[in-house]
Formats: sequence, C-alpha cells, structure tokens
Amino acid sequence: MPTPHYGQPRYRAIADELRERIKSGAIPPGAFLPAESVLTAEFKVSRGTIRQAISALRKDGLVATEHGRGTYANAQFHAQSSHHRANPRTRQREVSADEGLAELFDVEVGAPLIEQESVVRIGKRVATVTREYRLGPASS
Amino acid sequence: MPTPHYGQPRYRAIADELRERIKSGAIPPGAFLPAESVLTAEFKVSRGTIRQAISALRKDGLVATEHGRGTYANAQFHAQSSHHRANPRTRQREVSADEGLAELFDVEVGAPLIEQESVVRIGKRVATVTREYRLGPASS
DNA sequence: AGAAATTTGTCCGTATGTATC
DNA sequence: AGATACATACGGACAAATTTC
Repeated sequence: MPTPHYGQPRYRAIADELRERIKSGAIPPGAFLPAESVLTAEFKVSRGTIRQAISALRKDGLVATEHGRGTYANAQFHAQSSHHRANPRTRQREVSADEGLAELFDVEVGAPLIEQESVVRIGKRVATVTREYRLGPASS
Repeated sequence: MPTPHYGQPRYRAIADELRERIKSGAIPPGAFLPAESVLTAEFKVSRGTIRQAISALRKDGLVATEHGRGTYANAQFHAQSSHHRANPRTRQREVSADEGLAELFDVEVGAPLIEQESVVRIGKRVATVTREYRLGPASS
C-alpha cells in the first residue's frame, strides 16, 4: 500500500534527520553520508525518496554529491576570505538584477533575484559556468 | 496554485519551449536535455507533466530517450535550412569576466568570456534566465 | 591491467490522494 | 464527469563514475 502522505512527507522528515546529524557533528564536515542503498534500508523507504531528501540538503548547500563516490557534508561556515578553494560546484545566492535581467523579468534594476551557479569542470579546468536566474521570493 | 489551464495545457507549453530550445540551437543535436528532475525544478511542474511534454517531442521525432542515460536532441536535418531567426530566445556575446568568473576560470578580471544567454518563458512570463560562460577565443 | 563491486544518475511504469477547471 | 495538474511514493532497470580486489 504505497503512499499515504498525511502531514509531513517522509522525504522531508528524512532530510530533517540528516540535517540534524550534520549539524550535531555526527557527520562531520567532509565526511560521507551513508550510501543511498544504506539509507533506504535504514529508513525503509525507496531510493527515490532518499534522493529527494538528499536533494533538499544539496539545495541548502549542506552537502555535495559526486557521481560514483557519494555524498558528503560540506564545511559551510567560514566560507570566505580564505586563500584556498573548497569545491562548491554549485551555489545559490541572492543577487541584484542588472540591466539586462531587469528588463527580461520586468522588474527594476537592483531587484532581488535568485542566482544558482553551477560549475562544470573537466579534469581540473573549469569548462563552463552556468548562472541561472529566477525571481526572488518577494514577487508574485 | 495548482492547475489553471487556460487555453493551453502546461505540458504543451513546455513541449513548445523545449522544441524552441532545440530549434534555436540552445540544445544542439546530440546534446542531452536536462534530466526530468532538473526540468521539474526549472519549470516548477511535476514529473508527470514533464514526461508528457517529452513524450510529445519524442512522438515528433525531435528527441530520443535512452533508458538510464537520458533524452537527447536528434540530429535533425532541419528540412530546408531556412532562415527563421524571428524570436531569438538565445543570444551570444562577449563579456568581461567579473571577479567570480575570473577566479573560477583562473583568468584575470576583465578577460574576455563568451556568454550564451537563454530565456525560458512560460506563457508570457520569464521563468528563468540562464547564462552560460566559456573561455573566449583568446585562450589556448 | 583488468574485472568486479559500489555508488550515484537517469528513466520507466505505476499508484494514491488532492485540487481545479 | 472528465481532463489537467499537483505532490508524494514505490520498485525496477540500465548507465556511468569511482573504488576495490
């Protein structure tokens, strides 16, 4: 009998649980989370649900995932003013609309937008950088 | 708010948008479309709707899907190779690297980069603007 | 060097329940 | 009632990157 989702969806509950483990230090920065297969066993949900939960954490910048390797907790505090590059392959932040974006979105210059930046590396070299813009939350 | 489908259903609007991206070259022949999960995020619709849209493109022969790999644009001998540059949703230009880009690409601030901008409209509204950066020609 | 195992990425099909036009 | 669409969830299969043997 699949899928009653009264109240809170399971993927969100799982995301909360994992977030807690990271913030509490049970999963220290840099350490890998259990594999998806392990998490499905632990929480007794399907893999898709686990992936949904992890996806939420990734969007929050809490974790990063690498194909064939795993998902690990990010060191997210003390982010800037350091001399060496961590590896944020994707990053979300709020920016002000430049002239071009303002015109496209039909907002004023300087209006808040959400920028999602992702970096594609080939080997160590950066191949492409993609910045995707959406309207900020303060818009209907 | 779920489901106002005045006039055109959303899956058809999304199919049109994707078709446009392919024909405009934003998704060149052979290139993969974003994954279903990415498209759900981009268009803010459910997976079922995305699958409906892609299914339409597949029926038109515009794209092909391979299990476990993804969906890619077909090498579509564009019929008569005519001149349809009416509504360029995508645009390419040369820009100067800002601080963030310069660091990622490991070039100086102000170095020339190629920016490819594409605009996704849902109905008349601009949903997302994507700017993709690559190194300019002046780099080997 | 090569094969196997592990792990994530992606798609397939299906299902339940809700809501709106 | 029917079509459209949402969010959630299942289980399966194949693909691809990485690690281990």
